Amino acid sequence: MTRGRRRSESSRRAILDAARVLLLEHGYERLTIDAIAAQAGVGKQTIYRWWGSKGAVVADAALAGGLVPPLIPLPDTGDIETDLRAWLRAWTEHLASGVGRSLILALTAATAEDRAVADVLYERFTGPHEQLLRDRLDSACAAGQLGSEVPVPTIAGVLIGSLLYRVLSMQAPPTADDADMVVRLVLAGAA
Amino acid sequence: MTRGRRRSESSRRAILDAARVLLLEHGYERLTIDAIAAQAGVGKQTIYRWWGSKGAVVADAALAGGLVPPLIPLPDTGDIETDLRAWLRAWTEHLASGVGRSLILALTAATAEDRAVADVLYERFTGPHEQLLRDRLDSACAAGQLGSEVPVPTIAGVLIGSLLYRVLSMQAPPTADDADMVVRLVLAGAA
DNA sequence: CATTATCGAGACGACCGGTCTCGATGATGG
DNA sequence: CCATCATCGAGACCGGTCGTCTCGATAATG
Repeated sequence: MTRGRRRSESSRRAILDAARVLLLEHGYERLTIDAIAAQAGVGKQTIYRWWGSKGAVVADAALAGGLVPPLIPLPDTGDIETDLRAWLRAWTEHLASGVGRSLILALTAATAEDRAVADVLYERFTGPHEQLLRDRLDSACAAGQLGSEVPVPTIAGVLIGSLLYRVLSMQAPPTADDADMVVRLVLAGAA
Repeated sequence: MTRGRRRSESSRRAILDAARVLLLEHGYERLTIDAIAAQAGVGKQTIYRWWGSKGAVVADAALAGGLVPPLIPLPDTGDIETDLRAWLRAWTEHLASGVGRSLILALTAATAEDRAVADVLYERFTGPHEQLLRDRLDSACAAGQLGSEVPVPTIAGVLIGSLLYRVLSMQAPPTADDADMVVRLVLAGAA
């Protein structure tokens, strides 16, 4: 079918791995394409042949590159408060670590700087997490654990936003107690 | 007392004004020191003599440079719901405009990229707004309009976070209805 | 008037993003 | 087995930016 050499899978992985490592090591602004190419043992053209910009590489590295922003599970035990608490606690724990914090900061910088990158990240990262939350909230709604007059999107946005603010304010990282209080506040309002 | 020429106040203002204008015009990442110097009719050294980095100029421009992130007032009518609604509505209106959005995105990018800038911005921008919110919530607490079991810092963080997330998610900008729902949700939980 | 610090202007080196070229490598079709 | 062709690693190259440095001019002090 297609003539010529095929795309090297090992180079692809090396590039994404290198980008991820260097991103966490030095942050988004200090990350350079040359450094990625050198670390990956790859020519720069090999990067630009498959990705359009530095932001695109970073976005892909953060997502396809591995589990670094781990898929925080949102269990369904039947009790919405227990489940939300577990989810938010797992997130706070992740964000309290240096790695999780660095990654979110890098992704936020990329989002705020580049609209195209922002769209990719929302589509493949933020969006899915928000959807996960909405689905669980919907099922809780159907189970009668939530008043039906409170819009699910608002609740999801408030939960995610409270996390985001704690990270971006760069003050003390969020704690498990904070997470519990946010859940209690939100669920009390939505009951 | 001090010998030699004094610092030019007009140059200082010109620099901050130029930085603010160019920031809103092109965004943080496209903002260049050369452009600021040219627009202000100023030598680059005059910028670097008084500010240490691009981030420092931007932070100062956004804050001391004028009222661009306007001091959103938080009235005290005695009814906390009315006041919070007014405050959050004013913010959503500001963030729905191109100018407000651009500015918050620029400040967020600067925050996520540079720790020193983040500290300045928290101290002089985010912190005061959060404190404003906390003070009003405290007074509502004292007036018996809020249950005392939900901590005020959590409420303030949730309110600010929900705004921040709406802006950073880069989807539809927040609306007045969203603001009202957030206030209702939070106050119902804190009552 | 001599001294001193800032001024506007711009040259300069270092660095980075992105493009281009090069010879080598590997996969396909004949 | 061989010609073709896309990708490979490597690196030269360009345009632009940051931050430093130098220059003569200007303003404020003693």
